[in-house]
Amino acid sequence: MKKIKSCEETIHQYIPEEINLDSPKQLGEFLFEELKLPYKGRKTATGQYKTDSKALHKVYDEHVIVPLLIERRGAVKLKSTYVDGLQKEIQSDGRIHTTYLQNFVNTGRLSSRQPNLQNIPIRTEEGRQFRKLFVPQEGWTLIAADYSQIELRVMAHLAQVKNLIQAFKDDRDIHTETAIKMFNVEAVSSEQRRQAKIINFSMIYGASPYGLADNLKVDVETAKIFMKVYFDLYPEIQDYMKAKEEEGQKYGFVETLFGRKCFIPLENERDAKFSARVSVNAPVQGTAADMMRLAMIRVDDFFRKENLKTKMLLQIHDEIILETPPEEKDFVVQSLRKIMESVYALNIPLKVDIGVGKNWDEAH
DNA sequence: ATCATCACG
DNA sequence: ACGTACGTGATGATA
Repeated sequence: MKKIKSCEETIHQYIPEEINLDSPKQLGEFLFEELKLPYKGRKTATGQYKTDSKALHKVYDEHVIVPLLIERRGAVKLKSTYVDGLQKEIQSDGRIHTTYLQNFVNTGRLSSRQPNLQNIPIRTEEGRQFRKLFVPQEGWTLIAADYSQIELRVMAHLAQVKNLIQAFKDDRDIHTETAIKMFNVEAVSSEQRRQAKIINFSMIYGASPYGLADNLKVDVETAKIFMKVYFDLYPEIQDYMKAKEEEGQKYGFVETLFGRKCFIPLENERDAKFSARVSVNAPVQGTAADMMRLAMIRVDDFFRKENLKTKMLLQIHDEIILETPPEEKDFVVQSLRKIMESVYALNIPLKVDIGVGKNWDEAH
């Protein structure tokens, strides 16, 4: 990674070599005390200046090195975690084998470690290149099958949200649909869709007007208005949130659609509001996790019954990655969609997007 | 061992 | 008065 070196050359014209750029403490003190960049916002829990990406973007134009520090951070992350980190994990069979913990996450999701293969980069073009390194065995094809908007569908089902259910039945773009109705327009701008998307996700997490304001980068009053309009559009979500908050508080757990209990942290950690958010989110995340587990079992049963060589390789919460030999490809793709979409009948259709390719990036 | 940061759904 | 989204794991620095 030449990028790291070239960033550092310029950075060190302004920051002495003795400062460790990997030390947030040293970097923060130099930026905000020596260079006297204006510091806005809160410090960390231990009283240090924050130097994370968000904090650096606040002073982006204050000094030529700031953009370079951000760029260097990104490159260092990719190198340490994904270039060097994953290289160490290659086994003698030429593959990387993760460990899935099946009974660790409260909501019922799997967790992946040593190494974590559920956080391979995708959001930046540069990071995404790593996905090209994940390939099937010689001559085979990689398949990626992911549930489209599964958590929002589950929420619409659990809360029986009339307008959401209809939109999913009509196979509409759900964020655009939300924006059309919230902003009362016929054509939605990309900014309006982006905002609607953030609001939809925020609801799954049980966000407060404050959290929403922070995310949308609007003031709290505006966020409150957004929430009111949202709840007018999807009133059942508000009722659902209230019901789950009370349930979690009363029993100490909430349940997924299949009756699996998710325990709510009541005493200790953080505050009552945190418990309330978990009570709202856990049935949604947990039901989606249950459905994915069930789907994986059905897929495995199917492969055995049909004597197929196709193998499941990875699960990333709402997605599975498989490798398939050429003679099985079409049959598997067609069958996968059927199995996954019919795994459990909600009041809403399930939608599965499937891609194929010679590597993980292409299959997406 | 904990913190700060950042990668993912 | 305060702080503010859910669920994770890996890394390097620091204590």
